[in-house]
Amino acid sequence: MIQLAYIRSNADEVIKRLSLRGIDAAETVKEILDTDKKARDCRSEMEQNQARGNQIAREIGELMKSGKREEAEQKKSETAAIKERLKTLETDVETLEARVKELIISLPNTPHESVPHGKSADDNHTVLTWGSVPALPENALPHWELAAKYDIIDFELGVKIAGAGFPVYKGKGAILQRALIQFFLNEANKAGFTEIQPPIVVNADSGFGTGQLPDKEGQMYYAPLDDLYLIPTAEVPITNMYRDVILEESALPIKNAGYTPCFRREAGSYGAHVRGLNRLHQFDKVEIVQIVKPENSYQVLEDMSAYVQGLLQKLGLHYRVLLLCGGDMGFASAKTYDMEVWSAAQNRWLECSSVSNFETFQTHRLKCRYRNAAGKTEQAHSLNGSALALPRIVAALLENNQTADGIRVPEVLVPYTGFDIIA
RNA sequence: GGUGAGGUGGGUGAGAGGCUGAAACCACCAGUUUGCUAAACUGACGUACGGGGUAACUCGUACCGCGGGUUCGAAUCCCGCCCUCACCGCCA
Repeated sequence: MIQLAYIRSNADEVIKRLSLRGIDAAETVKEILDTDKKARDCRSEMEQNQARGNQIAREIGELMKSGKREEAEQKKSETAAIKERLKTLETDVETLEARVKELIISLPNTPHESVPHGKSADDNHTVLTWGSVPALPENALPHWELAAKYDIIDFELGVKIAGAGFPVYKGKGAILQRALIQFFLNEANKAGFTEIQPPIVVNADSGFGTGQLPDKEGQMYYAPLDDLYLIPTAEVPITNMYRDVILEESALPIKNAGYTPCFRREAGSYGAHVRGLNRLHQFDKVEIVQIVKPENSYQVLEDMSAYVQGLLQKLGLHYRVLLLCGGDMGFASAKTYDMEVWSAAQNRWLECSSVSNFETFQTHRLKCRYRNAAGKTEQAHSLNGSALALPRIVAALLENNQTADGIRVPEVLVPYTGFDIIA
């Protein structure tokens, strides 16, 4: 969330930045400032009354000790009015401050100045394109047909067991999944990320910390009996490891990577492009997370983007990098790059990674700070990125690498799969 | 699921209505001493919000798991909830 103190002294800047998302926040910001002013006045009066009450209580204590019971009794009556007044003030402060918080929480993160203005995916900037469109044999098939042809992914079986969007991977299909996970984790290790195996359910506090709650309430699977949410991404449990902590400066940057299955209800999404692996309720993903010093976060964003691109290059996949416009960015992000792989049989780009700098948006919610050289606590910056999400990578691999003899496995994966062709 | 114990500052742990934002010890930081290191000694050392000051700092308030209650006054008493640990049961 945006810091209240920041809004107070940079209201116009906040409005200007949010306009990059196509949002007019002028009214909300005005209400925040007005309500905050009232809340502070109220709190000030409340605290003065509390101070007075504390003082009288202390005096009574002294009187009691020196045996002046009568004077003490007299003092007691003085507190009645204060207590009465306090009751009202406390309720007012609570109401006003809750309103301020509610309003602030409703605001998405302010985009970085380099984020292009825009409303939708059409306004995203293509930063670069790598590789070229692969030449496919005649009668090339989309991945869902390849999956059936080689009996490596069974979508219907998944429907029977759980429902649409829960595919069953079989044989070499399952091995390919495992190989990719292992490959991604090993690469992350080599790049200095510490591997984490987090819980794949989280409590509501964690959901709030990374911004899924209350913004995306309906998008997570929820187990009411235990009040737990199935994670939509490893970002949630991993980033929440740093909730309510004050880190030592020497601990930064923190670099974590973790594999988890991810669960998404995808409520409300629909459309033609959801066949096969394009959109699932359960999928596998290796996520990378960093907690860094503020002055480094934009360099780290570039580094993480380069790292993810390195993976795609090793897999030999034709991809492009998009700089998302304000309107297409996630709620919590200040700047996001999306990586899209080319799906040769579908003739379209598929998003397979999203790398974001959240600046202090998450760390404020998380109360994740670090102690700087001067011994002052300072808000850390958090970033994360998919490195990578499997389904669309698999879709692209199957489609782009199909040959008359079968599906060619990228060289870097062969040590992990133990086979070089799916036939 | 049952029974019992317990949640206090970075850690261990005292406190059992006012003298406690909190003893003591450890860790961390600064300084003194010392060929270096270590040891010893001295000092500083929680967080958040609000007010004042360029600032070092200072004043006020809140916080001893969370939420209520009793009281002039609560870490301390009462009620509810959550969590942790131990043992038993069940079990991958």
